[in-house]
Amino acid sequence: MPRPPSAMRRQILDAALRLFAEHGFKGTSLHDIAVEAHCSKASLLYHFAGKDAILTELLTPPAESLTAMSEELTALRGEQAVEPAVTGYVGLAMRFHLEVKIIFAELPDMLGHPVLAVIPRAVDQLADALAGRSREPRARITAQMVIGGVAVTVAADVDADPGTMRTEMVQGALRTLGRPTG
Amino acid sequence: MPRPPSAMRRQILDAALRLFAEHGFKGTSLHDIAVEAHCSKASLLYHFAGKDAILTELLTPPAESLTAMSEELTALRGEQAVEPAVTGYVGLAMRFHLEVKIIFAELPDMLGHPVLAVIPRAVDQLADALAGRSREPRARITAQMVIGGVAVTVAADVDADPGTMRTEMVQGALRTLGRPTG
DNA sequence: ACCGTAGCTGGCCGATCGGTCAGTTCTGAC
DNA sequence: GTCAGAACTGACCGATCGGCCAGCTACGGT
Repeated sequence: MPRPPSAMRRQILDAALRLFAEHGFKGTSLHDIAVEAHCSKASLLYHFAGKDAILTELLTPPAESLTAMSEELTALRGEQAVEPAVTGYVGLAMRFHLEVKIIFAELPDMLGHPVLAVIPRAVDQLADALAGRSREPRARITAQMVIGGVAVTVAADVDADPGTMRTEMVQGALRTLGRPTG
Repeated sequence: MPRPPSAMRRQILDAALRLFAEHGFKGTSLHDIAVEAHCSKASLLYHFAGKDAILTELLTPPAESLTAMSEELTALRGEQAVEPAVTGYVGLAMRFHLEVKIIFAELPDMLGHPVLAVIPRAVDQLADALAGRSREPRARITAQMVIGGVAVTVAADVDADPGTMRTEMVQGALRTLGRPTG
């Protein structure tokens, strides 16, 4: 339930995004966010129902995008799904790379978080598409490697321009899946 | 400095390893460990200097193994280093998969932890070997993908027998690096 | 001039955490 | 039996955390 936007609200979200990505959710206190956002701790709780609500609002967009993408992929059959899955996933991971970092920084808790409850199913569908609808262990394992490899690479602070990163991750992923680019 | 072993000591370490892997370091309290290990919280602190000491003792073996492996890799030149790096890293990740899970569950903090201070350098050397000593962005990015992909795959609870996982991860990693197996 | 309300704050609360300590129980050496 | 020390524990402490509340300030409508 986002309230009408305000300058301070955006400021808080920006500060929280930076701090969560750097120190994790549990590793960031409301005090830390307040200092970074140049306001009081009580002001945070005026704009947001609680610490968790801040996280929820930050992670809702990537969660919804992931769900939407994985739903679209279900329309594609067999190996036709592989390339769209790779490019779509890489794009998503790059667009929300800070959010990915937050999720990966505290995976166990995040997967238990309501707003991310959709992730296991979405990731399953994504893995299914990456595996070209194959149920063989080999395909499932390589799909998992691609999902993890892209996420970690995006979360790590690699000094390379976004264009190169995107291209190389897409090609690398396709190689991993055994579908080298001509 | 590990004291002489005792039954309770091992019991505590086992309990802590399970709980840290499942809920993360910060997500596990001394109380939780005490319950799991069937002893009092005070007893934990009799056997260990503190919560951190438990973590240190759990992560020292994998840290030392990683350091040793990356040191050995420095002796290999150019592309000769790639395959040993892959098989070595996959083996290490599988052997210490619970510890990998702990580290990845709270990456930011863990990298700041003294016992894991060796990791950035070791990972750098590993990436260097995986990249076949190349400094091109493409090679560095794919190396990063392999490191992340293997770690995440190993940390995730994939239902596949260890032999298959090892084989497929090694082959998948080699494909990612553009070195398909015959 | 008055008022309602949105925005914001300092101060406080209960819960939980890691850690300490005095004291008890167990056990093997003599 | 006695005693020393290892093993273990319940009770407690200070710090930190997320969250709550009474109240202050600024401002637009009437």
